[in-house]
Amino acid sequence: MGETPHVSEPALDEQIAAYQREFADLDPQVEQIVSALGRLNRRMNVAYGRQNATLGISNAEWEVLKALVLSGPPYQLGPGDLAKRLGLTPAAMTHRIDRMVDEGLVTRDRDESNRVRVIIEITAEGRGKWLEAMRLATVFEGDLVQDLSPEERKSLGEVLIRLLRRVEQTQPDGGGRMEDLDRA
Amino acid sequence: MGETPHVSEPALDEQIAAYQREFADLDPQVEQIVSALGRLNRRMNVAYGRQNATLGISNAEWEVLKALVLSGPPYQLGPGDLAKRLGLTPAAMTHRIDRMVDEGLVTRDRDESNRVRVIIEITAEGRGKWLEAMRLATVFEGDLVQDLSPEERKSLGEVLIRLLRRVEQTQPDGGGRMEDLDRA
DNA sequence: AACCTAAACTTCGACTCTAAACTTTATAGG
DNA sequence: CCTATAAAGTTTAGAGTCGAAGTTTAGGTT
Repeated sequence: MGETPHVSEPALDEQIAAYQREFADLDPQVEQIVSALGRLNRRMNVAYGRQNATLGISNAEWEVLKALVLSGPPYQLGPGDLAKRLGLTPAAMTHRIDRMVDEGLVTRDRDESNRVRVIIEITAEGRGKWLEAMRLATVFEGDLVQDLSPEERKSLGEVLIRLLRRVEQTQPDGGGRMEDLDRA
Repeated sequence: MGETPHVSEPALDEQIAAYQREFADLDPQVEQIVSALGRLNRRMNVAYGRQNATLGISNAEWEVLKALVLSGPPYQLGPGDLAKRLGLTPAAMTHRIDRMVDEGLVTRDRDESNRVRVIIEITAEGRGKWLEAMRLATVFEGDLVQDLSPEERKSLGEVLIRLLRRVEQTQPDGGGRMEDLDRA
């Protein structure tokens, strides 16, 4: 994983002013929303990454643990299913699981009732790491929304879900992993 | 760049229900905000990637063009500056520029007044691609917020900026490129 | 003037991901 | 039965990134 390079992006206001200078047909209101979304997301991912690093796991590993825990008992999934949920190719999943098995976060076993299938199961250690990561994440997230009133939180959540639904209609599934992109 | 793998994630409601089952200390309101933010961002990046692909450029290249255009006349930046703005290491920037020079999107020249420096400048073709990409992006973004009233757009933008400021306070700069992570 | 240090970029080696080819196992037809 | 096809994972080759070492140039010190 390693330390991330230093970022130094212009202030959001300046950025939007530059957009208007170079591209006249721009709705600054919309641009503000889109740019803030992108930046916010990246900053949050960096913050999660720092926290997870203190637990000795990467965001990538956190994602796998999350999928396994949220799948519910018996906390098992196949590599293919995991790949679909995370938006990875099966090949990438194979390698990621290799590492996580080596680190003791998950186990890999053949399904004896159908020997083509493989079963990935979270270990006690993996579960513990996920729980700890969630504790850190919720503290961070609580701090993040600290300045928002209950009404603001409610309406923000609702608006975001409307936007999400709109994207899912317009861009019918099939997307996947994508390099992080700062629309700002 | 290539085709992205197929994604098939559980519905957001189910996901949040699963979180509450596995992690009692969770504020569903906050979780909804955070999860929707992550998913929305990923979907949008995938959509940009599809559009940019029709122009023959990747999101990575779009980012470089964007930085150059927004830097204003004379639309030149050094590799190091570009790397900082994009959150890449100088090494990665070198390689990315290599490709973009080959594709005719930018030029690379030594600064004769200080021969350690290198000047990257956008070409007419690069500028044209960026403009076209922006046209596609603004159509998509306009469609995205179509259901939001003017008041909703305004308050959404303001709330997002407050969140962004909060993150920037809490997580003082230094973040960078991070693999795309779906907090949902 | 010779040296030292810092800055800017590139090169190198390791790692992770994608796409495509391959292997193994299960199932359906002839 | 025996083969054909499909499904699930793995392996392989290539692309892109990071961290660290290396190279070139500028500028200050003695």
